[in-house]
Amino acid sequence: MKSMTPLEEIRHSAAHIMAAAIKRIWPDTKLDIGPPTFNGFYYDIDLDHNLTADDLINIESEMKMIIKENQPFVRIEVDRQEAVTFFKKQNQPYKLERLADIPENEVITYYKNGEFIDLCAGTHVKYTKQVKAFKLLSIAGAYYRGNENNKQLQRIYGTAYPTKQELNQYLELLEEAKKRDHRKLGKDMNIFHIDDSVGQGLILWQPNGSIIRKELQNFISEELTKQGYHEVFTPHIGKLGLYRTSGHFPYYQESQYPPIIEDDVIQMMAAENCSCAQLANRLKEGEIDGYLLKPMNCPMHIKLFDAQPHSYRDLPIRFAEFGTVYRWEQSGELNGLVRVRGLTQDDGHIFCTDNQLGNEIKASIEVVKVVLRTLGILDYRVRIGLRDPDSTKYTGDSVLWNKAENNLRQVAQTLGVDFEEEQGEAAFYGPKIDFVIKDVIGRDWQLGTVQVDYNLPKRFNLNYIGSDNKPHRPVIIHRAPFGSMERFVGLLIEHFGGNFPTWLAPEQVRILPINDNLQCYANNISTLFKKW
RNA sequence: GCCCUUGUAGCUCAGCCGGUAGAGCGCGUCCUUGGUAAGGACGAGGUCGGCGGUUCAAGUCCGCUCGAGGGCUCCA
Repeated sequence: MKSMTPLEEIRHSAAHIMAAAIKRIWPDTKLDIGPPTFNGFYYDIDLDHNLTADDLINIESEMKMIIKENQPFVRIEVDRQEAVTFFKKQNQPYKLERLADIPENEVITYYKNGEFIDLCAGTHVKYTKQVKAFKLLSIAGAYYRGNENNKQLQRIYGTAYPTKQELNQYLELLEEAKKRDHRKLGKDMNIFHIDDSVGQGLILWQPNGSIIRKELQNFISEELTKQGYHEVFTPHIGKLGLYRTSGHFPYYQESQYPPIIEDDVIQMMAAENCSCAQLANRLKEGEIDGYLLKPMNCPMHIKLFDAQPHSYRDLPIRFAEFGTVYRWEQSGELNGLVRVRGLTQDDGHIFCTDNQLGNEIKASIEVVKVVLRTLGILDYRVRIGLRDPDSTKYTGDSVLWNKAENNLRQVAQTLGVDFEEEQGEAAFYGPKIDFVIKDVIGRDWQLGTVQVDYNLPKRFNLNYIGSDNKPHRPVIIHRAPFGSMERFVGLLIEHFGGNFPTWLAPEQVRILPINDNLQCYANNISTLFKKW
């Protein structure tokens, strides 16, 4: 059993006290789990009564009672069968399921404070009075075991600190963070606008935001020219067939805007009294065609590559584009600039040979590091996203996947950066290295990314002619140092708290005439600055 | 999409137990002023997110709906 840090113990104990308080108020509450978190704690409960903010006040005062009672936390080892009987009698189905998860050879323990007994591995503070400073913060829905097919439980978030002073400091920090929120600053500084009548998650860039974005684009374009990229432009829509080949349609249909269907086809289907279900089916089967707002740029770049035959002497070929893509994100997930439905990637695709792969990955990662260093973003983590072996959402065979994953790992090891590997974080066509940073309230966001892809070259049957005069399959690297312009600018606003370095600042100079007689002179100076 | 919260002038907000809207900042005009969030006078600006219901009467109560915030799920 691994024990908790003193702070975790306080928070976890606070969670137990909260559960005990809730049981006092609603005795038939069914409990799930209540762990400490990075910023506090939560407890998931199943309760017929829908909790409201007012309930939190009541729960808090009951918690204060329990703390005042200064109950000891007592660890009790218990026989498995005994525990089963107990939780059955208590009508705690979630505890029974959690109990069943505990391996046979492990000791089962209760923790008891006052009348409240919880299945728990510990650890806790000694007495409830040691929880000196806590606050309940919010109520949220949370699916049991994080699976959306399961029942949604009610989760209460709270936080706790060793002292009142530290708690207040944290609460003030939250207030301060709100002031740096890119949605607030973005509005105050006229950086962007989201308009209901245009659509959720669709960004309108104000002139000030456009300056920032353009400066960033110029900056990265210079870097890419140095590295031998060719800039290209491709359209916003493409035929469904293209995305059938890539695998986007119909397999990722739920995260795309629906297809655009030609008017002739709509008329024809209407004449046949065709139902929506039939329409969907005929689209899926490819009996009728249409267009898709592009969810990714890669198929277009692949077609550019494939427009001519290539010799191994031509490789690597590097295409770059500020390509705008559209994705149907769930409405509850949209968030200012950082999670949107239309985003512009500083996208690029490198077509290279297996031998060139290592150097190209390295160079791609270097660009990401240059970007972060230039902007003073030093607090980031590096994540290697691997496929989830249990999931079916990935394309291609595991031999190619293993090859790609090994390649990425090897390069990462030569970079001198700390990285962690996470399963299930890969793209559907290949593994990736992501650069992840936090926003003002501590949420992780992926920015720059470098992805290795053996699968799309196969799906699109790409070839180059090798020195042996035979066709060979190239590898594709997908990479985006900023990730998306929207998200990057959003996090940049928070990173700088709105105080942009001069080269990015929308307003670099302001001329203040001290009286109206100097208006004309001020105008002249202003014109001079603009020319400059 | 689901849970909780929330929606009054450009912004921040007030508006009691239902009786047909208010402040500060901002904006406009004029006056004043050698200045760094200046002062004064006057003024414009709101079908209280939308639709429906209850009521003699709805910003206020109820239902539905749309948007936003915090989570959960998702994020090729």
